[in-house]
Amino acid sequence: MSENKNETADRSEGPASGASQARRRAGSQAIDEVQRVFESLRNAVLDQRLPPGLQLKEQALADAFGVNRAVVRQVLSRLEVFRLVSHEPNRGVFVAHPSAAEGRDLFTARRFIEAAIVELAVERLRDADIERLRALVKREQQAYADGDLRKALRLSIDFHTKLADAVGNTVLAAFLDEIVTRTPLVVLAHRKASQPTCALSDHAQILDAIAARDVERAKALMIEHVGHLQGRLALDPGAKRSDSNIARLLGLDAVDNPI
Amino acid sequence: MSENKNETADRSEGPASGASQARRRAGSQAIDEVQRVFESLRNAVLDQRLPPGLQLKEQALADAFGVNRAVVRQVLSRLEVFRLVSHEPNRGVFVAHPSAAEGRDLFTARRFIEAAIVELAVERLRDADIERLRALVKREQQAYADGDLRKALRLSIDFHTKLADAVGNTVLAAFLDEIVTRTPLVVLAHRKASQPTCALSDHAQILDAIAARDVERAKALMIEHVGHLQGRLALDPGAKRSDSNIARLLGLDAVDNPI
DNA sequence: GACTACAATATTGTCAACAATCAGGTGCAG
DNA sequence: CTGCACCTGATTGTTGACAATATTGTAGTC
Repeated sequence: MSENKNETADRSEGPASGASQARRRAGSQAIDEVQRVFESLRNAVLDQRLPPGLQLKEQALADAFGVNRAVVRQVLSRLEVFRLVSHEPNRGVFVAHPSAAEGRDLFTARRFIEAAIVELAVERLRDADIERLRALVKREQQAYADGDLRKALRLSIDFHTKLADAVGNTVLAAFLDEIVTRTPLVVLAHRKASQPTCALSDHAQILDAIAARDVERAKALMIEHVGHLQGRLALDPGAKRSDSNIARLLGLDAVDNPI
Repeated sequence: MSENKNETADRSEGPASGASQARRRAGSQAIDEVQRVFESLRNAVLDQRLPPGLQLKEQALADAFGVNRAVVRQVLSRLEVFRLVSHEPNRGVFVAHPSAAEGRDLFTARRFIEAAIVELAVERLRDADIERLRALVKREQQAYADGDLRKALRLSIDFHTKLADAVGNTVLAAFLDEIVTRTPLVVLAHRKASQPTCALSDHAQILDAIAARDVERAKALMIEHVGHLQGRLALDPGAKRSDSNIARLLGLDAVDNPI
């Protein structure tokens, strides 16, 4: 049911890897192409490789992924539904540049959603589920220890989505997935300084509380954890104006060319 | 180059109260066509005019709405993202037939989301907002009194979405909107008997509790209200199997032709 | 020198024809 | 009568060409 599985090994966007047009004679060749391209772009967002404001040109994407422009068009349409890009008629689609207000809404919603998930987790998770999540947290901490920040960030994200999956409510899992996917764009647009996006691993503690079936503590820890994340961003109402051009370009060349 | 500040985004557009497409931008004729057709179909779902399982053929829709097949295709793609239709490759798209499990997930999620919205409503709503909502409830009760069930149902739905809008969190509002839009399909697929879908108007009481800034009572009432709604459906785990064809067809001819 | 009008280019949006695939029916053989 | 191969009509999927639009560059004028 859930169309997004972050299980897929991060093959990134391998531009020409699509050149291997493995014609599966099973019908609908391009229909899973849409899936593939969508996942690639979603992964790029999650890894913070797509700077807000960047224009995504149809032909360039089509060439890069070795697909038709129609496929790209469909992917962009889906990305727009998830607010990952914004579409300006007759001008093109641009990587979304979420406002501070949108960032605040996102985090506020996230607190509620994560609290709900934790609440269900306490009453539903089996020991096997918890063990699996513990292993995930361990890998995350190892990645931090190894200094592999990108991998650690990704595993940190995976913890939240996997926890949601484990709870078994597809709707809440999908909502959290959407929030989590949109968050990196908020981070890029409103990071306070050169803060690491996710440092301390509160995840282990949260898991402990869930294992101990301590609802209130688990919820409190999770809400605090989300608060930590938000605290590294500048989302205050009167804060710095969203800038229009220069700041965005400054942010742009700080990241290597994504495509 | 290219200043694009996308602050205001339009996503699921609110309840779509009619065809108020006053702004007529020169370009992009068909792009708001997509919007229009999407809203029409979404309204059809909200009014329970689309029986789960019905096939939506591209050419038929194109003819019915007087648009290109490409437009229809884009609309169907968006509907699929919202789980309002299900797409079977090389076969077509069909009005979604949510399983009982999906229905349960939907209602469980809804309880959390509505509770969150109520919680924010208590601390954020101004008197003017509450007055506006009271007027809405009044119209709803009047519709019931007039025996206009369809209108009453629609106003009842509007109460929830408008309350979410008033709270001002775009993310939570969008989530509730998605839930509310998917619910009618669950109702059609799993209605217990010939139950009216929404009878008693707890809405007034909920509003009173919000106006009195009584968070706990407001939340409790809202959760109870959602529980009432769910109670009219047969979503129990071991309940009647989701059937595959016959029940779907039975549900089909019970409703007049949707297009 | 700055501003406007205009041409050139690049990009998006639209459309219809073509190909691939599936559902249903027909006829033949057993 | 039943089962299987095949044919036929209908529907979806794909592609490329064409039109509409915005952006950039250039020249001309005040």
